[in-house]
Amino acid sequence: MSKEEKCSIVTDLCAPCGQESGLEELARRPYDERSARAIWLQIYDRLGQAIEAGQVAPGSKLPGEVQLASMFRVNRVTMRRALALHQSEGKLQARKGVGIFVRHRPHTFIIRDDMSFAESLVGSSEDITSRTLYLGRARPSPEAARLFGLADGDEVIVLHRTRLVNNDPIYFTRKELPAHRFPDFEEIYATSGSVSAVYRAAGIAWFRRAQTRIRGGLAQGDEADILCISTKTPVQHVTAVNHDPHGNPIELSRGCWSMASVEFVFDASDK
Amino acid sequence: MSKEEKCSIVTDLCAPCGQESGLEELARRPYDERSARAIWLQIYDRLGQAIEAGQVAPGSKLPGEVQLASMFRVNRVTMRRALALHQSEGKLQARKGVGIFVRHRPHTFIIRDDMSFAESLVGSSEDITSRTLYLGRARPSPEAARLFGLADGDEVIVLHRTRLVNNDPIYFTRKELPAHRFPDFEEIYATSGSVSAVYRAAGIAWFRRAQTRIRGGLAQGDEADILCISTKTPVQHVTAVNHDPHGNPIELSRGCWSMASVEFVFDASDK
DNA sequence: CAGTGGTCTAGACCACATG
DNA sequence: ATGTGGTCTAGACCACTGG
Repeated sequence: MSKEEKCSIVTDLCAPCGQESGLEELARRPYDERSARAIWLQIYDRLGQAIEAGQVAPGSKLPGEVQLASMFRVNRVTMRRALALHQSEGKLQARKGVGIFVRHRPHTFIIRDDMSFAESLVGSSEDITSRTLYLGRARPSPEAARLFGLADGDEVIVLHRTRLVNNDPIYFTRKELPAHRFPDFEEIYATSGSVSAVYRAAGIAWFRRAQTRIRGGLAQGDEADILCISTKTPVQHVTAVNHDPHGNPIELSRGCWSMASVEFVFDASDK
Repeated sequence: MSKEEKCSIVTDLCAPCGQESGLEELARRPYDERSARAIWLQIYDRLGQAIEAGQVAPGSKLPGEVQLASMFRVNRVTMRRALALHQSEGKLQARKGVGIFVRHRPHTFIIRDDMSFAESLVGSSEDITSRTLYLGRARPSPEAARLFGLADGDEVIVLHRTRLVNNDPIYFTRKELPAHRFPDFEEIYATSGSVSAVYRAAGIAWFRRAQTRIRGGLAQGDEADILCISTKTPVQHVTAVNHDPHGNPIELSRGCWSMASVEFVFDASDK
């Protein structure tokens, strides 16, 4: 659906060759030669304004790099620098062999520590879906073994999942849970699709976020693939620990966010 | 002091021209041509290993870009891509007209929400200093006016400050405080150098972090200058609100961290 | 002044996705 | 087969820093 929409816009851009695409006017403007600001940064500025102002439609495809370079009267390498910086900021996304696209909406999602992801987005008109990438049992990571106090041979439930907003993946997480506390995890998760439901089935009425750690970094290969961003794009790595009502840890979650699309908010709980 | 040390290392590197600098062995190794990994990424990998392993001393200056490019048998542009990525990650720092330096120590500092910066670093052997960049009174920012409930004409205390670890700036903050609650701010701060001291002098025995917001971004010009990083380097923007014991907001602080050098930890307070 | 990093160009080859 | 973005080269000029 969203892919078809992209395609239709592509034809819109390409069909009437003499058409004004909004970019062409920007490209024609002369550069400030005496400015200390490099040309590629001036191009970057104009592209950003065009995106913000909606002069280039979200989801639409930009002209090819060679054509853009010719429009802006610069070398392709110079053009690429401007484009690359916008990719780092999440406004553009290049797909090899296909083209460069204006990202859906560089929304920044406000994530509150005491809420689940879905709760944080209630009221927004976004279409939120989730996709399970992997579910199985395995030996725990060192941190999980320490956290859960597991002995040699104990296993953990491993769950890899992504969240998509308007079909754009913006977040994915790798969860580990002590297997002995959730004997029927696969079964219940398969029918409910919800980790909370598994908690309840295991007699855990509610849970509490005990610790959250946030660390910035650059997307590695697999992370970039899943989030549909280019490698070396800045991301936020979030590690979270959930406790059951008795204060026992039941979940270790390592998430990865596209940095451009999230803001984390922590309110003091005893407000 | 640290600058002098840098200079001495520079001469160390340059003095005996036939000397092995540790990098030369890495540079001689052949590239994996059939690998999908681009050459500039392979160079990036080797540089990273050399830095991590301490083969190139922290604070020392690398050979010039042209010399590096010739050592690694690639074009200067290719060499620059590898160097630029390490700058983004905070391992290297380029100074125009001077050279490229190995960053002091890409320590990541663990910042806990319920502690001040200095508290978070107790026990570490780092030399922590702070520098006041600006102190004055001004009209409040929109957010500060809303937070403090200020009327038209009310002023705020504005304090800009950086934190240095081993003389490396890693953090700076812009604070706003309601002026009417701290009539003697400048005076007390000048003698104590501490905001907490001003609080106490104003009858505020202790304060509480009421909200923290974290958002990633790329360093703008002034931020990059203060933190001694290149523009477009990833940073963390932190907005914090402090309350007095009665729950009244007394401080709005907007900080900027070099992303590579910090991890934020939030523990549930009612643990 | 010489050396440095920052910018820009013109051309080339490649792997990839699409029709 | 075509066009796309990703990579790489060889050369050039500039602004800045330091001695």
